[in-house]
Amino acid sequence: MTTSPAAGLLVVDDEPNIRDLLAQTFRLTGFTVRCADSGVAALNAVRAREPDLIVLDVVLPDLDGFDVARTLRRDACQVPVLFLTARDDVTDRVAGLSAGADDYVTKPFSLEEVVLRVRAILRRGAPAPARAADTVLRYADLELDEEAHRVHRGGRRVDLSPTEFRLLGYLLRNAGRVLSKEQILDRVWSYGFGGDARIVESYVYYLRKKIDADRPPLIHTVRGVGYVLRGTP
Amino acid sequence: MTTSPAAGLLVVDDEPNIRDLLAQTFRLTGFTVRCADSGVAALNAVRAREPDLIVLDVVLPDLDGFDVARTLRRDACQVPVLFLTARDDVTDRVAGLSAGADDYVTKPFSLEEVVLRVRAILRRGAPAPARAADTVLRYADLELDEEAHRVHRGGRRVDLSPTEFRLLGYLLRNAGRVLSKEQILDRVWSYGFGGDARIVESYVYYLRKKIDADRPPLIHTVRGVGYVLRGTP
DNA sequence: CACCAAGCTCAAAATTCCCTGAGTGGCCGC
DNA sequence: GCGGCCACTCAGGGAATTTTGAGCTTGGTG
Repeated sequence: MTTSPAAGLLVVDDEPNIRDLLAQTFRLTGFTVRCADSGVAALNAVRAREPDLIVLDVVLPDLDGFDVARTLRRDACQVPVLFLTARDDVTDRVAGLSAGADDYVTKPFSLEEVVLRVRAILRRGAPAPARAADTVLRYADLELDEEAHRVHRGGRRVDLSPTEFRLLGYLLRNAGRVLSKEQILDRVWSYGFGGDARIVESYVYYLRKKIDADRPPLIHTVRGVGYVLRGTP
Repeated sequence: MTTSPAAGLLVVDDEPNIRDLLAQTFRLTGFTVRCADSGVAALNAVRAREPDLIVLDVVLPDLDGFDVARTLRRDACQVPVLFLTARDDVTDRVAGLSAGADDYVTKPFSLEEVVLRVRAILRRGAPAPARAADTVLRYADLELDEEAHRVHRGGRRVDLSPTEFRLLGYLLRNAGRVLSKEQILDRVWSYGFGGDARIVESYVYYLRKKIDADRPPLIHTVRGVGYVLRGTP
């Protein structure tokens, strides 16, 4: 039972769609969220009240994301930053910055991915004992370690591709709850992914082969509704 | 026992039929409802008094549903939104989520379905302990878990198809009250369903076989009137 | 009682949905 | 560049579900 008083995030992006999507997602995940739509607004927001983490788009109308980060650091502000950046753009510059407490995610991202990164960063700051428990999701004899990015079923290692890993993580975090293919698509795949929901079927199939092959199955189909992870059919 | 003071909904749709249908349904379900027939009217209504949830049609005469949602979010209004959208448009989904939709239902929908979604969204905002109780409907030794989408009779698992599930849910939420076949049809099947009410007989038959087979029956026929779920004939 | 309406049962057609596997193209490492 | 893994697409077979229809039973009523 983590009793931390809900970490405060600041989401900075000038595209309202992305900003709202992130804010909404983080709120539902249990964070307290404030937003800003420009570099200056972000700096003001941080001065008004320092968040525990900033989700910061690199491309902003006034200052760019790096400027914002630099300014904060110059003011001896240590808030960790998660950058949002275009894939091809300036990966090396980000890589330089992200050596410290920071990290980055390339657009377009999936919500699972961003939430995972945010929680990873926040964990780093937390005391060691708080970690071990928090970083491993368990259900029956299934274990998924978010930090180590590893999965075991019945003690046996299972190798998953990134998408498979995100999918399993999402199922696991909602164990016992039936999730529709659309819900899964919206959460595990990148926003803006055009394909239809049948791809979820394919991935469920892959996961089953890797995880449910030789043991009592954990991933169940609820026909006409969606998929669940749970012990009994 | 939930003692919340009746959540307030705002229903936004320009088709009077649909709007009234929803408003009526939600009122009978125990919500407080206001309506709006355009995007501008919706925004005004929200400003006048913020509802706990908005049921928002995507297609509106002035602003579209996404615009409305975006505008609200820009004003730091976090009211959850349930979108009503046409089946086919795939891009709707992404746009809707980006605009901060919490969920969506495709037209034509059944009222059971919409009510279920609304309650699911409102639950999310509630503290965890309030959930477990709220998500399970009970009557005698019959249990229906909306979230896990499971049903037990006398501790024994029962598998139901989606329609059977909605039907039982409706009966259960109106336990002790006789429901006519027409009522059931209007509520459990999609509005606009052309077939006749005899299909309800078929489904009651299926349900009885699965639920009332080897125990004192709970589903009773009131000849010339309809069906009830209750302990005594 | 005899009739009719209402309800029940069940089979089978129609439809929808899911699983599977094969195929394509892209990316990364060698 | 080449080969292999990964992400994604697509479509067919098959299963579950929904719907229809037809015959049969039951209960109420005159």
